Amino acid sequence: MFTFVCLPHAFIPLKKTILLYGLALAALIFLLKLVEYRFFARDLSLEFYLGLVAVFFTALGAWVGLQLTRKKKSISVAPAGDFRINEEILKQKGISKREYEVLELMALGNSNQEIADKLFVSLNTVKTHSSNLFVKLEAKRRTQAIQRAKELSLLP
Amino acid sequence: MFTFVCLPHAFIPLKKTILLYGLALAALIFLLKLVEYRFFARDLSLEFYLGLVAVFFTALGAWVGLQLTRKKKSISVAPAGDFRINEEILKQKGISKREYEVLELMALGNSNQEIADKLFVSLNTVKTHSSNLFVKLEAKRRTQAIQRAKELSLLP
DNA sequence: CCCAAAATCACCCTTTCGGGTGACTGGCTT
DNA sequence: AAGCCAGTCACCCGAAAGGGTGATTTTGGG
Repeated sequence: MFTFVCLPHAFIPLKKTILLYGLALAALIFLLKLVEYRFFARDLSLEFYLGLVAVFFTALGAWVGLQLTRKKKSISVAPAGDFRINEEILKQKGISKREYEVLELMALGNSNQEIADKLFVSLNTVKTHSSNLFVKLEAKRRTQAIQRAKELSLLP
Repeated sequence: MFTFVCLPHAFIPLKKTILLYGLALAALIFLLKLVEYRFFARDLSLEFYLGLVAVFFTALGAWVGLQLTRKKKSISVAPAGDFRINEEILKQKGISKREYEVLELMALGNSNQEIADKLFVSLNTVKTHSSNLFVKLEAKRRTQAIQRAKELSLLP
């Protein structure tokens, strides 16, 4: 009886995302069922349902989209001009995906707290990542890490 | 009779996006009406509709999300191949020689103390210069000041 | 299934940054 | 001479950054 929405697994490495998506869907269906039993006789039904679903899934889709670009951005080539990040050195230095994301935001002038907010993690986590970065980039300060990263073509 | 979806205008500077969104919605409703007249009697109706709408709007939402993030990316300014400092902006911002020297050393990853040593002045002096720089560059942190300076072609 | 790496978070402590204020000097202008 | 400004320095205080340690959860690969 339940509608099942199948997502392309290739685009979503996170089981968490799938799980959340599923839960959200279930919650929605449940809510709709509730509404259905109370107002089904009325005439606003179909359009009302559709509107609800539309709004909800648009928001959900936007969220998923944002999550995906967030992942992608760190891996893919930066759009600015002809810059291409040196993935060799990235691996050689042992810099992880998450650490690189922190590095990027750092170079844009974000504070640790701002980075934490943008990556949806705690301040302590960002501190840990940045500390690891400083070791891997042989830097003492964030400004030095940024400079070093640019020398190594890790940043534009 | 039509459900109206209201989007937060602050997040969408593009009228084109809104228009496309509206068109898509209209098209969907139209399509549903078509389907409705042909299969309404059958029992798969409601769940089927909801599934359709869900998939469609998830995709649409993801698309909108992607469009929005793409706008952000294109703002970044790529510095030219050979670098030449933009003295116009330097004067326009009212940045003095000494302040610029501090800015340069700052961008190389020096701490305030290191800058003080290299310029043969006291730590407090460097602090004063950097504070003035932050005001003139509209930055809150040194990393932001550096980024800003690069955008303005004050630094390579 | 298990393990290692990655990611997450917490706590404590020190150093560095940054804001605000005030003051003094030397050079240049009016 | 008076005024202005860049440059210099000091002090205080709060916020941010950074170091070190330990712990838990996710995730990916064998």
